[in-house]
Parts: sequence; C-alpha cells; structure tokens
Amino acid sequence: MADAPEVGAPSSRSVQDRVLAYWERTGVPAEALTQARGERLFRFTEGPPTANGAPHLGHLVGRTLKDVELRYHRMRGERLVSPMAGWDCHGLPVELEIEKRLGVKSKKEIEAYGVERFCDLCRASTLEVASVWREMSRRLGYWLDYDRAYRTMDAPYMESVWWSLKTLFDRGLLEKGHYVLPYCPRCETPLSSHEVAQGYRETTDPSVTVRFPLVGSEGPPRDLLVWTTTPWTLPANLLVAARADVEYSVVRAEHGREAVLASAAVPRYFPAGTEVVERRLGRTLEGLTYGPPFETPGPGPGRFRVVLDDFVTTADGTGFVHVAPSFGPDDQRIGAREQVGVFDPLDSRGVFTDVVPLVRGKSFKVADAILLQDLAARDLVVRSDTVRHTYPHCWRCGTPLLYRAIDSWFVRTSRATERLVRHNATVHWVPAHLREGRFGNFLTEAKDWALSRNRYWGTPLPIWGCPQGHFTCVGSFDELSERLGAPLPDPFDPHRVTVDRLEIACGTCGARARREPYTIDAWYDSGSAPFAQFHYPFEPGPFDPAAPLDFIAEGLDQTRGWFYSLLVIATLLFDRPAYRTCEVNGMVLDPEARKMSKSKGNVVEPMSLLERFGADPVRWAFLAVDFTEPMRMSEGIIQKTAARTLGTLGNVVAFHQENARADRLPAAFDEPHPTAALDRWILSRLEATRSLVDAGLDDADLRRAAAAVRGFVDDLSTWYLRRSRPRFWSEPPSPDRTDAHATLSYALLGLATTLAPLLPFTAEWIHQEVGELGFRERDRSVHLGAWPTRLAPRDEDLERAMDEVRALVEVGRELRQRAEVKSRIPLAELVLFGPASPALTALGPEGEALLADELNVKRVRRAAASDRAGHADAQWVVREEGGTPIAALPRTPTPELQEEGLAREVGRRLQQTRKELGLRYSERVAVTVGATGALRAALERRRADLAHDLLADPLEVVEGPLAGEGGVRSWDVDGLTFSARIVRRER
RNA sequence: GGGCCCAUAGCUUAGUUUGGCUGGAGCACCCGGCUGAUAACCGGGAGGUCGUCGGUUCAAAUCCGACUGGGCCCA
Repeated sequence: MADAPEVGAPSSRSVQDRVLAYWERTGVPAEALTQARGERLFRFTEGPPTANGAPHLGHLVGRTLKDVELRYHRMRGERLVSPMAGWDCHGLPVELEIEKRLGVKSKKEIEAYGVERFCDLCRASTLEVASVWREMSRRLGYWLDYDRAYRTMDAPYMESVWWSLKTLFDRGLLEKGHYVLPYCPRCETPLSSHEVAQGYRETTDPSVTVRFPLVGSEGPPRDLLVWTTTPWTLPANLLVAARADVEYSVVRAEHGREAVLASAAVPRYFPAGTEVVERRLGRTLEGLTYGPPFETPGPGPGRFRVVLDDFVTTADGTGFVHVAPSFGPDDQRIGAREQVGVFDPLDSRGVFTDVVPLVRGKSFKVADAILLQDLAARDLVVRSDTVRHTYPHCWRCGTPLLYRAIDSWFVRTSRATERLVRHNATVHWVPAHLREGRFGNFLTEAKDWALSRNRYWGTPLPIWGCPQGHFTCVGSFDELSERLGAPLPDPFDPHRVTVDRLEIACGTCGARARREPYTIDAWYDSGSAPFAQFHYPFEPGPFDPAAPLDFIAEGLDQTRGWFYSLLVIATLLFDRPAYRTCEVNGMVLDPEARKMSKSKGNVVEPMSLLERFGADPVRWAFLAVDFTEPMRMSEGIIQKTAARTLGTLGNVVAFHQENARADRLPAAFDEPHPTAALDRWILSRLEATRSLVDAGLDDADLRRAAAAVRGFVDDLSTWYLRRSRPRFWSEPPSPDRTDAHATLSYALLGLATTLAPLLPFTAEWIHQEVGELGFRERDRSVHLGAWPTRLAPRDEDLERAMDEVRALVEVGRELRQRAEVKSRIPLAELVLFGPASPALTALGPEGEALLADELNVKRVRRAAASDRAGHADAQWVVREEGGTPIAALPRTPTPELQEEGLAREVGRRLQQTRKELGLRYSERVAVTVGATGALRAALERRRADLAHDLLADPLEVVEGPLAGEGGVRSWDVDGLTFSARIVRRER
C-alpha cells in the first residue's frame, strides 16, 4: 500500500522514543515543571537516593507512583514544590566505597592516607551514578529538575541542617550521653537503630552454659548456671540477674556439687529424676555472691552478686543472665542502678586491651574460642554448643556488630513520643495499616536517636566543647565566623577538614572550645530535605514551617528510615506532621516470588526493562498489581500485562487513523453532539472513566484508576468499535459516518487526557497522532493541558440499556450455538419475551437494531411471556430462566437466507483475496467467479450486491471451475467449491 | 519470642470497610464463531473445600478466635 498510514503501537519502543524526542526537542518537561495555572501549591519532596548506589526495580515502582500523582496534580493546575531531584551524599555507603577502592580496612589507615584526601574522594564519587539515575528517570518519563537537584553535601544545605540542630540544642533536645549502642568494630562507629534494622543475618554463634560458683554458702559447693551466646563478654561480667517471681531449683549435680537454675530450665539440663534439693523464688537469691569467670583488675564494691530484674526470662537459658554493663542496654541499665560502674576491655576496633592478658590483642570474635578453652580447662563449662540465629551486622560492611556503651550525641525523641504519635495519626498512609501497624508501633517504642557517628564524610556535628565542660552549638556560618572572631574561608566548605581546625570561643565562659569530633547520621540529613533544600531559614523560599508536605512515596524499607526521620524532625522543629499522604510500595520479587539478589543471579535491572519495552508497559505492569504488597515482576509479566490494554488501544488508534486519513477528515477537538445511541453511549462511558480516574488519583488509589481505564479501552474496542465499523465506510458518506468519526476521535483525545498521568507516552502519542492525523509534533503537549472536569454528558440510563443489549447478545449467541446455525447465515428473527425494560424502551429502535445486526437476524420481535407455546421446540431454540421464556431463535434459516449467507461467505473470501493482493479499499477490480449448480445460481441472483461490495466492475459468474493459472484461486465452503480471478483495473 | 501484612480458578485479580442475589473478570486451556483492527475480535465450556479448623448469625469469602503457609519488621 503505497500511501499506507504509518501507525505504530503505543507500547512499542520506537513510538516511545519518538515521544521522548519530541518532548526534549520542544522542552515540554521543563515547561511542565514551571507552569503554574493556579495558586495552590502541591508540596512534595523527592526522597534522595544514596548518591553512589545504583537504582533497582523498587525505585522504578516508587518513581512510577510518584510520577502519576505529580502529573495529576500538575494537570489540576497546582504548582509543584519542589520539583528538585535530590541526592543523599553523606555517610557510610560512600565512605565504604572509597575504602574499597583504596584497599583500606580501618580508620587508622584512612587517617594515614589523609582525611582530607579521603573526603575529596568521597565527594568526587558521589555523583558518579547520577547519569544512570537521570537516564532511568528520563526513560520512565519521571519529570524532576535534575539540573537543580538538592545535595546533602552542599554548604547551604548543611547550614540549614546546622540551624535545625541548634534549634534542637537550644530546646534541650540534643544531648551527649554514654549509652549502649550497636557498634561496628570495623567502621569504628555506633549505628542508629534504623541502620541496624537493615543488617540482620543468619549466623552461627557459640551457645555455652557456664558455672559461676557461689561464695560463702554452707554445705556442698553450689554453682549458678549462666547461659550466653557471647562468651567474649564474660571478662566484663559484673553481675548476674535473676527474676524475682520465677521459681529456681537447686539440683544435685556431678562431683558432689549442686547447681542452681530456673525450675523451668531443669529438664533442659538434667535427666528426669534428678534430685531437687531445694526450690525457692528468685527474690530469695538476691545478694548472693559468686566468683567471676575471669579475674579482672580492681573489683569494685558490690560486684559479682545476684540482682533482680524483670528482663530475665526462662524461655531459653537458665533463668540467670550474666550482666556486662558495657555490652548491653539492659546490662547498662542494671549496672547503673546497682552502681557497679562499667568495665570495657575492648578498644575502638573491638580488640581486647592489656586488661585481659589471656586474649590481649585479639578481636572479640576471635577471643570467643580462647576464652571458652580456658573456661573448659578450669572445668567451668557445663555445656558448649552452637546456635543459629539472626544477629545484626553492619548494613554496609557486613561485620557482626557488638553492643557497647559509648559516648554519643542523642536527639531526645523519647521526650516527644506523644507528639509523634499524634502527628502520625493525621497521615493518610497507603496502605492504611501502616499508621497503627508497623510504623505506629515503632513510634511508641521510639528510643532516643543516636545521632553522632565517629566517621569522616558527613555533616559535622556543629558542637564545640570547652575544658570547663560547656557545649556551644553553632547554628549558622555567620555565627561560626562570629565565635571564631575571623572571617571564614571563601568559599567555605563546612566539612570536617575545615571545621575540625577551627577553635571558637565558648558561648558560656569564653574559653577556647574544640569541636566534638563527630559527624551526624546521614538519615538526619535526608530527613531535613523539606526545608534544607531551600536553604531555610537563610533564604526566602516556598518552605512554610507550618505546612506539611502534601505527598511523598517511597518503598517500605523507608519505614524506619526516611519516613521516620522526616516525622521526628518535623515534630521536634515545627510540631506538625511531616507529610499528609505517604504512599508505600512493597518490594519487587522475581517470578518465583523470591527476593532479587546478586547471589541468586535473578536481579532485573530497571534500565534493561526500560530499554526493552519503553516506559509505559513497565508503568502499566506496576499499576495493574497491588503495589502495597510484594510484587512479582519479570519481562514476561510485563509483556502479558501490557499487551492487552496497550495493544488493544493501539489497534483502536490504528483503525481510526486508517479511516480518518482515507477520508481526510479533521479530528474533533470540540465535544461532538452525535445522535446515535452508540456514540452517546461511548461518550458517557468516557465521562464515567474520567471521573473514576479522577477519584482514584485523588485518593492515591492508582489501581482503581488503572482498572477504570482498562474497562473503558475494552468497551471502546470490543463494543463501540466492533458495532461501529461499517459506519466508517458507509457509501455515500452520511452524517452518521461523520458522527462516528467525530465521536471516536473525541473519545480517543479525551482518553489521552485522562490517561496522561498514568501512561504519559501513550497519552502523548494518541494526542499527537489523533489530533493532527499524524504525529506532527507541533501541537501543544497533552501534558501541558488541564485536567478535564467534564468531557461529555453522562447518561447512566443509556449505559444500563447498553449493558442489557450486550447481555441479550450473549443470550442470542448461546441460542445460535444450540441451533447450530453459524453467525454468517442470517436468521429471520430474534424473539424477546415480555415487555422491554424501561431502559431498553428509552433506547428505542436503536437497541433492537444493534441486537439484530450483531446477531445477524432480520428483525427483533416482542412476544408475550405467555406465548411460550407458540414457539415449539421443534422449530425454536428457547432460552428460559426460572421457567420463564426470555428469548428464542428459529432453528433453521429459510432457503433464501441460507443462500444469502452463502453469498456473504463467498464475498468474504473474495474480500480476503483483495486484501492479500495488496489492493486498497477504494481500488476497482474485475472479477470472474467460477461455480456450479445451486451455488452458481445463488451468485447469479446476488451479482449486483457482490459487485457493489467488492468494487467489482465487471463481475462475471461462469460455469465450472476456472482454469488453474493466472491468479486463479479456489475455495471449499461447506462442501461447495468455487474459484475466482481478481484483476486490478487500469485507471 | 513479639508486631504488622498477605492467602479467592494454573496465573493476575474483583468482591471483604457496611455479612444477604447461582463468588465476578482477564490471561492461558478446550470447543465453536467472526473477519475492511489480524501477534486482534465474539460466544460457549472446563477449572474455585474463597489457606485450615472452630465460633457468632436465619445467613459468612466478608465478623470473631485458633492454626498453617508466605512476606516484612523488631527482639
């Protein structure tokens, strides 16, 4: 076909590439980001990804969800604040990457290398992956401002963070303490609880039960049995805890000794029938003293005795818990209460110091075996085993963590629990259960936030301490300069390399103060993004301390991460929630529902999907499933999900374009006012769909919106278009043909607008293709248009009536099947029993015409429901429901109708041949048909109709099969044979 | 050990908030049809102990309890 219209499926890569090229050449995304039709702001902050990590499929889901909502609100005329992309630049992830590159393994080596050079490398490495993220967002159609992205390592950003820290400090919410924290001995820094949460792993640890001999008891020697999975903490043992209300037994053990343990634990350690010497409650054991497992220097008063505490359980172990106050939160609490001091034999790398000569210079994990051996040699080990359990590891470097008491700065979140809970109660969580569920629970248990890190690449804690023990928190660069009594270097880099050198005047006593040598948790950086990205309060900007963000969306893993730090910071600084709506997506799994991991080799890279399919099929796949739950995803799944709706939609557009172009008809941008019920119906369905998508997006229920679109595309293709096809080529062109064309193009354009937030590429393609009869790239982008508040009149009665017609079609088809009469053979009539429903009556004769046409019957006749007898089973197939007749069809066609059907079948085969010969629909041909007997007679009688349908002039019918040469083809239809030759006519 | 979530046909799912018509739909499968969209379209069929057990109720996929399996989080 020489002038065949160029039509592409919207799901194809090439079409999407073309849309992308159009956007970029005409600057559509930039215009969309800055365009402001209304006054209302839509507050949003992009959750900043770690600046040296590659994107994964979870990011693709999150960005799809964000993009849909952002587009919708933009089209509604709201101004997006802020459209900035963002980068989380600080912290361990970046430092570790550099350590790996340098091949260094400890802080000592970093310091030997030079902290300044090290930080320079960190800074340089942060945006190496930026281009991948940017390309992914570009391909996905996720429009953010990447040119003005906020970066947590930029001086203005950091100054805002300092401002916030000083605000907390002034309110007494930022304090130094000495508490037990999870600690990475390799990174030599404490971690926050949300970092710990990311690193649980299965490990095998020793599981040992050790005897602690009691001192000064009468009678046979007695031992407390103590169970631990961390033998390396035994040298730091200062107390043993029992529980007051638990019953303990003294049992006869080997070698004339007696053992004390919880009665519930006796069966785990002693065979049945072991003699119980005595039973007593835990509270009676208080104050007993014992010999420690290892001699350690300077035992202070009150050490090595039994104390009572409710944290002891008997679910496993012996009912006695060894207490090493420097190595556990409960231990520390008990140690403080009992005033026994602390004893920490480890250095900052987790290596034993000289105070324990036996394991001097050994790492704590290595020490386990040596210490155990020594205990065994002294016959103190009752049982030695191993246990498999989950144990926290450093989320970045994989080293097993230890819990230890350490100096650290804390944000006193525990003092704001009530406010955190209250603010969280106002958040629209998607899914809703997070509010009271996982996130809510976490809030009520909120512990103080261990903010400081003993590291290099991060926002320095802006606190200086003087020899008198006063602390001064600096809240701006000007303040720093003032306290310094000198101008700051220009440009000023507020990282450690600079500020570590600065000594300021103490704000309390004026003495020289040195900076506390910490950086802060990078999660605090990112949680400050809503204000720090605008350099609040130092520069004017759209940030409003009273206004929460309207919308954020990230993955479930942010529950303890960003969602938490945002809320804590907003609550402590501004006493308000951080966000109104928080949309949370589950994780993406492989097709077998397994986690994607490099070790399993089942990782799907986001870019590979975008490269293979383009954005919309991928977006559609995510919108079609429940994104709040774990979702399975693969190329195959995307193909299947996308093919249906996008493929069908592509077919509809292709059909429209073929006919519209053949007719050179202009597209209808204005609302048409067609008379045909079919047209009014699809317009009503269009409006219904628009309103459903509107409600779904307004409610952050994307799946509902996507389902509405799916339903409409189905109706458009499988009913409207199927029923309308002949209308598009009625000859001569009629007003009805014009109406059909106008309605279809308007419906497609309306759909494009409705679809724009969900499938931006497809929407643009339809908008351009249909609007201009060809992708002209000169029309205004659909994404710069307004969200429609009304597309067409809604007529729910008409929709109901059409549903009835379609239901009756199903009944009719079933009857044809039972009568074994193919659809191509016309039947005289369809009988419908009983009166028509009000809806159907309102539809008028058009409803019956649709029925008759679709079912290929000559007419529809109404019969009284009592007239069942008039339609005997010998002549009729009847559908009944509950004994009432519904509809009936004649069992056999009349000979005349039989003949009509036969002619129609011949015509169809010849049309097919025309098409195979590459003839255009308007091209005239000469046709010779060869047939015999009844078939020939039938064709002769219908020669005029056939000639008309086939644009054949002349059309000759001759006797017998044609000679099998020169383009002659033959067919066999229901046992009758015929042959034909079709020749293109010269013009 | 604790918390949250999920469980409907081989797959994706509607329905569960507010209990009530034979639990709908799409893909795949089987049979048939259609043919100026054609890697489409239409009809029919088969396929479901609504994870299991118990309770409430005239009535339970839906409400309650226990359990099983899976996921995530925490200890």
